[in-house]
Amino acid sequence: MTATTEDAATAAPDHDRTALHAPVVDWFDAHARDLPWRRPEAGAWGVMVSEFMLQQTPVSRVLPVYEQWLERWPRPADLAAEPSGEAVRAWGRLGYPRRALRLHGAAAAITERHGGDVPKGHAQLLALPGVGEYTAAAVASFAYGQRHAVLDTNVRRVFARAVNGRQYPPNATTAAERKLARALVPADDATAARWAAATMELGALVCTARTPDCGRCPIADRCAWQQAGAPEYEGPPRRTQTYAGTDRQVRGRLLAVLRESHTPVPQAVLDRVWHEPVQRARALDGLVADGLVEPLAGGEYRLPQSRG
DNA sequence: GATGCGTGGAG
DNA sequence: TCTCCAAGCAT
Repeated sequence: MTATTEDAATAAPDHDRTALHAPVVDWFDAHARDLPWRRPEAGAWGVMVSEFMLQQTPVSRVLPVYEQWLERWPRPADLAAEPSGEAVRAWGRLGYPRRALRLHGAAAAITERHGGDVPKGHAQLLALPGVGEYTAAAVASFAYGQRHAVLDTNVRRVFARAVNGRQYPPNATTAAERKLARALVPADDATAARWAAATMELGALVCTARTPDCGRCPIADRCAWQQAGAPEYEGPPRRTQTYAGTDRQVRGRLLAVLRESHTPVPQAVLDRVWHEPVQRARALDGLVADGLVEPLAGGEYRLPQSRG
């Protein structure tokens, strides 16, 4: 890395590195949403479930599914005892149903390897299916109050603006962003965990992607992007994902039929969801390959029955 | 590092 | 209508 962002982060005097902490954390104390996974009774499992569901999915859509999920499966072992297809069914229309399969797999691993308790170690968390860098740090921080750099899309955007003076962060997370995030983590565990939640919340509620509400931002007076006159993003266009006509749409339709049915579904029924046979077959094969669908003898299909 | 992976709300 | 985007992960 040649450049300036890293050096700026590491070379900054201590009062600069910590200057954002108090206003952001104080703002969080006053304006944080009362979300169920932030309550003490949620526990580490509640935090983990919420993190899986929130991967690429808005809070408003997660809320009802989260409540039902925790009521039905209050501990990892409860989920692990059920067929994986039940997790896929309960996932409903949250999207990216492979997350349901991975959460079921994580519950099984927690039950087998960790005595039924969500592990505390970042490395142990990272080893669970569906847990990447962000989710491991988030669970360790939110559930266990540990000191980690928690870098999600909200935090990346906040830092891009407040520190780097850009409207948006790069398309892919860079080493410079990770280094900056690490340099900005407060020294003590409790404040670090608070900072992680606060920077995410700021990005979600105020420093939003489309129309940031800078008038309500606790650090607007020291925001590099504001000070630079809020210049427009310049960089490679952020790829806009098409959906209509893709395999994703076909997979979604196929799985919707299977979720609704509690008996095996004949091929002929699945054939009605999409007119083009080659794409239809490819989508179904993909679902089977992903473990989201189980083929039966006689051309019938159902949600998977495996218990991990 | 680039892709594929769902779904629906907001502007 | 159409585009953007919403607490990423695995390959």
